[in-house]
Amino acid sequence: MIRAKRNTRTIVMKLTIRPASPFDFDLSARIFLKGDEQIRRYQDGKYWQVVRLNKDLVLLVLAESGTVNAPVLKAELRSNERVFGDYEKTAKRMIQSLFNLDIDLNQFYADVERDRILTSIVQKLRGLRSPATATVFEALISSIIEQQISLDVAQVLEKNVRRNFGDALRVDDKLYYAFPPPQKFMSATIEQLRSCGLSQRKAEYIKDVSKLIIEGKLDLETLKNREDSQRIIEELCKVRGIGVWTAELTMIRGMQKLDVIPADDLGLRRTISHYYNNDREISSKEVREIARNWGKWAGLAGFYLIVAETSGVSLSI
DNA sequence: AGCCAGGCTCTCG
DNA sequence: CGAGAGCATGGC
Repeated sequence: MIRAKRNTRTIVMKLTIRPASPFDFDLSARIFLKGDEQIRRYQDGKYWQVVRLNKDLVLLVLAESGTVNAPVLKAELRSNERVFGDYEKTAKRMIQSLFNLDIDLNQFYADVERDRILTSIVQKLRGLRSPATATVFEALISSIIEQQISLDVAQVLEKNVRRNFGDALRVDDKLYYAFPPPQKFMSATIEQLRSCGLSQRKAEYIKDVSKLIIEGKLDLETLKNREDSQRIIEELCKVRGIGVWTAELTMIRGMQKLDVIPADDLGLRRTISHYYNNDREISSKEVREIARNWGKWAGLAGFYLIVAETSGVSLSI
């Protein structure tokens, strides 16, 4: 038996990022406290995940060294590759998009001021930024996996998918898994996908979507550059397996489209009924009514509300 | 045990 | 058309 090569020398590249204020890194990364060590996790002030930069897999490690009002992010790119390419620019862009660092939060807070409930919440979560996936594709596939099932189940299935199909990166004698590219899903068999726990249907959706992408019939990164969110939703919904909910989730998590609010989402509906309707159930239509007041910030507002509820923020207006 | 969980498609009537 | 079945698996 051949033992895998150990103690490969780790190459480290350091970067400093100065995000726009305000940015509360700890608050924003806290969602990943329970994340998988081999996938994406926040622990002891450090956030890490694998990213693909110029085709190479690199472990990205982030830590805060500033304050909410004068944020400074220290980033490390760790790899076992012999030579590092010119990653600085792409890495910075990647980090910006992973935490939506270019969003003008002060503008957001100002624009929702007339909503007393939301204003009370944003004051308590000042500097919170919503996380995003490294690629639109990852957001799309994750959203398809999450259709209908509970988040607990979805987490298990996503982990299976990554472990079975994602490329592994070994750094500092630890393994990390990247999200599998479309090619991997396209060439996988339905049985292999089903063995991750996916239903026959979802296995087909994922294979089909990946095939469309490889064939150039679906270009997610180009769609992302479009301005009109409603048009993007329409385009995505043409694909089998993608409904409005999946399109919206993909956009908010993978396209930085923070105007989009997944009003059909069960969890979000519960959250909004909690803060805006005394816990009495409301329809997705009513959610959209309420969200209209938040204008182009609807999705970000929804995110703030969910974080507020899960972290037990109560209103004090 | 059985039902529900951050939907979507396909099939009936 | 609209309503309803079926789907996968983990948790309660």
